[in-house]
Amino acid sequence: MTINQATDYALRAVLYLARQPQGEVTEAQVISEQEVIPIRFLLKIMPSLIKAGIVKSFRGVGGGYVLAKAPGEISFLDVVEAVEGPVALNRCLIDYAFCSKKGAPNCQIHQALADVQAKLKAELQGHNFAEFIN
Amino acid sequence: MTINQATDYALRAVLYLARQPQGEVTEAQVISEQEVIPIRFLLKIMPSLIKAGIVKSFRGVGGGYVLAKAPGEISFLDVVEAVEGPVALNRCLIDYAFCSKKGAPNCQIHQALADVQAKLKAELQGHNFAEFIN
DNA sequence: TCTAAAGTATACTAGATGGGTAAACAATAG
DNA sequence: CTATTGTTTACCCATCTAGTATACTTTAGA
Repeated sequence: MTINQATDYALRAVLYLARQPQGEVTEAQVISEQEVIPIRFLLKIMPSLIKAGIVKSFRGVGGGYVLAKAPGEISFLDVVEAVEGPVALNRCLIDYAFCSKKGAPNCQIHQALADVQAKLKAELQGHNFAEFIN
Repeated sequence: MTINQATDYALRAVLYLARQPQGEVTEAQVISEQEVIPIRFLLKIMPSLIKAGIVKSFRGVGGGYVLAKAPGEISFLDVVEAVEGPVALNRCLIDYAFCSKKGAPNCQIHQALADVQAKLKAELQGHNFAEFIN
């Protein structure tokens, strides 16, 4: 039921970038030190944020990362799903094949969990990174 | 971010018991067959529901399980926490010691996750097993 | 054009968790 | 007493977690 460590680090990395002057490129080393994230691990996580369109990167001397959108347009859900894939409270909610009852006609547990999951996603979507800036 | 298989089975087992005539003892074998749960695994999960006061058991000939409370008094949260322990979106929300920043003064990620977690728990508590009966 | 400084890709690993099985035990109805 | 039912403990293997290592690519600037 918990987000993993990589996601926790990703949220902190995005928040750190959101706090920098707009357009300023920050290198991995700095994020790593400020947010206390093992640099190798951080460097492995960043590409998933890039693929999701949350950050942009620049290579070579003077390279680093910048947000690809305004902080207000990046939700917690965006970051969580970028790192972990789709939020699913139960494997069945991704594919009935995972269910030992094969989603037997209207499994009511399934329906209730789908409801809770929708609320959870809405909550995660309700938090964006603008809310943390001054 | 997902509940585990044991919890899924537990929810189905409790639902099955909730649908039986009040006070009727159902043996593990029957729950296992009807809900398509490996019996050995089910037998291992049930004690956690007993410790949580959700079901009662009877040993020996004619033994089995019964709900220990009315279905309306058992929430999804009760079952989830009985099997998995406290719901926590992030390890830091259980203990700051897990945080690489040691919960550095008012980590805002922490605060936002705590908010989402509270909403999630409320949603899980909002579903009980009476809603599925007739 | 060379080089040092950045990020990228891929592979590896120790330990924990997940999902289950097995075996020996304890209680109880008849 | 015995067959039937749940309990406890131990074990197992595959996958995931969190992280490290190595080799590579890109690029600014001397």
